[in-house]
Amino acid sequence: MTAPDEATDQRFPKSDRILKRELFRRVYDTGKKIQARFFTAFILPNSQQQSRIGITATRKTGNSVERNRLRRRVRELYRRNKWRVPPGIDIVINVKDGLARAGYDEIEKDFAKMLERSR
RNA sequence: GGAGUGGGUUGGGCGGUCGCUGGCUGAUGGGCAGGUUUCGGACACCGUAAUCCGAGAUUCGCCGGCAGCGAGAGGAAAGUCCGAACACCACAGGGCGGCGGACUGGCUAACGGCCAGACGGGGCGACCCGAUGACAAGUGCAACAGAGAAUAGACCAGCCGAUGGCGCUCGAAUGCUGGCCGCGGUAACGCAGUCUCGUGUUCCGGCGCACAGGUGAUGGGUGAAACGGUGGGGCCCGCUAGGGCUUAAUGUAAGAGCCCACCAGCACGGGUGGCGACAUUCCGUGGCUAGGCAAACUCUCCGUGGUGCAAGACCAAAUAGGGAGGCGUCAAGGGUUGCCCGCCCGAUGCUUCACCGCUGGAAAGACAGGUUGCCGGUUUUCGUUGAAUCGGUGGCCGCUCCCGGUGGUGACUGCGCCUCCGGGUAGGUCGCUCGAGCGUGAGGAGCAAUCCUCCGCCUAGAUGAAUGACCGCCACCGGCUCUUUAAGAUCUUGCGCGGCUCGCCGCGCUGGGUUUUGCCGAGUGGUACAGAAUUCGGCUUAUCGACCCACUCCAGAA
RNA sequence: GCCCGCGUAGCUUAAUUGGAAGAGCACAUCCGCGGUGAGGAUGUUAUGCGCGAGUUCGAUUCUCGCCGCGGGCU
Repeated sequence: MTAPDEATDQRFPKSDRILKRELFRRVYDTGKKIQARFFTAFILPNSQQQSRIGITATRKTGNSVERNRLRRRVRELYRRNKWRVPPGIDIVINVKDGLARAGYDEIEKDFAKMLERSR
């Protein structure tokens, strides 16, 4: 595992995201399900060069302010850890309740562990 | 100083790093089914305005990536409770129905909103609250309590004693019995008279009882609610009935809204004030009637088509299906479909559920059950067996529909491939943000809401949905911990003074402990409610706090 | 974005022209038994009808505003 490089690409354009219901369905139905401490991940290899991510927070997680905050934290997490993610996979993350109270370092460790288990 | 009332403002700040969304500008030439333009071609030939096909150029667009610039959540963005704009659909006109609104005047595009007022209620007050038309059109409702509850009502106590009843009694009439006596008759008996006699009936009068009855402006008590209060009712003539006088004076057994006057309240009419709701310490008339509830039905007046930007407009893939053309292929069958439903199969359905097994399939259509074994209950019997019946559970038989396979029969029709066309789905573009806009700018009208004129400003447009993450410094708040210092309260060691009931009390100084308040510094924690989704105007609800203005009550000082 | 329905005892639910709430299960106590289950009897368990206002003499019921839960359309 290489060390975090400041020059690494940390951008997050729309092509890095899953935006269509059809794509979400495909990942849910045929992807591999991984339970982590703060979220549930679904992973499916795609035919593209880059990887893509989709984030979901259900009504049960809280009101809209709460849901938006969780979505932003997960997005930030992905943006800073893109160098860890192997190219050519689609990830969908469903947020769990504990995420709102967890510190950023904990979540980052959890995300890395999830990637380890996925291969 | 304390307690409150009403209104307004604000919704942490600065900096750094890495990001997101859309806009503008620039450069780049990566992509393009677009536009423009050049050349060539099309139908037998020529020409070409248009059309189609192919090749190239341009950088006019679009997409992707790059750089720079400036922008990016709220007072409630929320709830979706009202009102509109806008869009589509429907629609001759009128009525009924349904739904909604309901004091007055104003504001507004409109409103169930706002402002000013009226009336009612609450608060000592500043102020607050009110769906606030009509129970004098009809229908209905009022538990429990209470005598009585909506054309009211006699339970207890009080009062009355007309009328009926009961008791006593004066008198009269009369029946019977008795006494006395007369006449007729032998007698039985008949007829008649009389009575301080007894007894009964009827009538008249008197007295009493209060059983029925009367009395509600005699009191009690019940309830949310029980129909106002005070005073007066004379004089004269007449036997009575009645008549006369005074503004009016009646009547009864007793009485009574039976009559009159006044007070209060109500209603109506007029005057006055107000645009009006309404007010009125003004005037007149009526004379106790007309209790409450319409967020009960209802009536009156007014308003009202429906759906919502996921509205709607445009572009438009794949697949299936529709239409047109071309090519290929067949004259025997094929395709679609109806009927018989014949045969195969056959249920978990007919008959509660689950599981297993078996079985061509499935559980939407349709249909009907029968028989038998076992268990339990009931009836019959004194009891058992038996019988009948009901329920549960299993077996066997039977029945039913659809799909499938196969057979018969009828109707209609060609089939396969290619190209094009139209509708239309996914998807995309528009709608989409400059508007009933904002301003703690100025002036004017108005008590105000608000309006007018001028000036200035441009302030999110996302769509699995941007406006963020992390760090540093500061600000504010609350509690805790440590620390510097000051003041107060309290406990206590020691010393001094004073008192005296002689071992306690009071005062002062000094030291220590506990605690409260303020201040300096440090650490720690917290900084609400909450996220645009077509756009506005309101309402309602959530909200850690901070600041400002006006006013009220209480206490104190001058 | 829009539109419906429902909140009653610990649980599942009734009741209404407005007059103060029943039932089943559960729970507790008792009877019975050597013990347990089944059965029988008694008790609503300090409930006030999701919350707050209003109308009314009186509200679970009528009206308004909130809160929570469930469902539907596109």
